[in-house]
Amino acid sequence: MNGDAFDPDCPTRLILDRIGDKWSVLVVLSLRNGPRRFTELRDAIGGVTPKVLTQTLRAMARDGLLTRHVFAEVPPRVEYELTPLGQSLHAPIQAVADWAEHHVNEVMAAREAATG
Amino acid sequence: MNGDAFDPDCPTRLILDRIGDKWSVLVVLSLRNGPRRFTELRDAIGGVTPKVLTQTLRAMARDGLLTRHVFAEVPPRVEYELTPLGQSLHAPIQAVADWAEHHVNEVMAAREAATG
DNA sequence: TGCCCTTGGTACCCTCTGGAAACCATGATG
DNA sequence: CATCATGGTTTCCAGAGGGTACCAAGGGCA
Repeated sequence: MNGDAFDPDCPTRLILDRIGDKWSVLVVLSLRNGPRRFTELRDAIGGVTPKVLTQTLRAMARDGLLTRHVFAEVPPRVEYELTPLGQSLHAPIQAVADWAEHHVNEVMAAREAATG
Repeated sequence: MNGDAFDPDCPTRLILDRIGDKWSVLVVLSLRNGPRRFTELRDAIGGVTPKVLTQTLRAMARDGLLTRHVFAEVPPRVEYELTPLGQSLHAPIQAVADWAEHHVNEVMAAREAATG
């Protein structure tokens, strides 16, 4: 029994809060095939604002999930890339994303049945 | 290529937003072994307030992930139970929770290294 | 006949984050 | 000298998250 995650003071909960964030999930999926620049990420992840994307990337870098590499060029270039730790997170996250894709119809049907 | 999840108007994103919520994750894990009452859930999931738990359970019921069964008793009794759809979500969520447990040390180390 | 107990929530309030839009520094380029 | 592109930052605002107090409906008990 791994009830650890239910203790609000347990580190596992902190991690769950972080990686449970929808933007973090989408960043991991966006970077699964290699490094990307800030603007590429912003364009790839529809609906994210630069402020929130910056916050998300900074937090993920702080947690060792990705690296931030700044090139001394003009115009500036910054590349984000998953660390091995971040890459190891891809499989579980992909499993959740796959679930969402496969069951979206059922969920939407239930939602509409409840609403209407 | 399953880039669907990156379109903000894609239903998959809506689902991802819902099940990505940390309380939903913990509710699924709490109910994986059978039905539970409101108070049991509130006590099992440390730190959740009744308001937020109610919101979460109502939304999950609306999405067909769990059922809400009210017994006409006094004091009132309400049982929440995962539907088959909700149970199918357990495996992917458990994978993420397992990842968190296995890598919490690495993340905490990275976080402290960045802070200090 | 009151009084308290339990459960499953609501109501109220307040903070704090998520998001929208505007702005900025740099230097190459026309 | 104006323009353009990048990778953000700043400001402001609404709405969600969260804390605390309270409520309704009986049953048991004194």
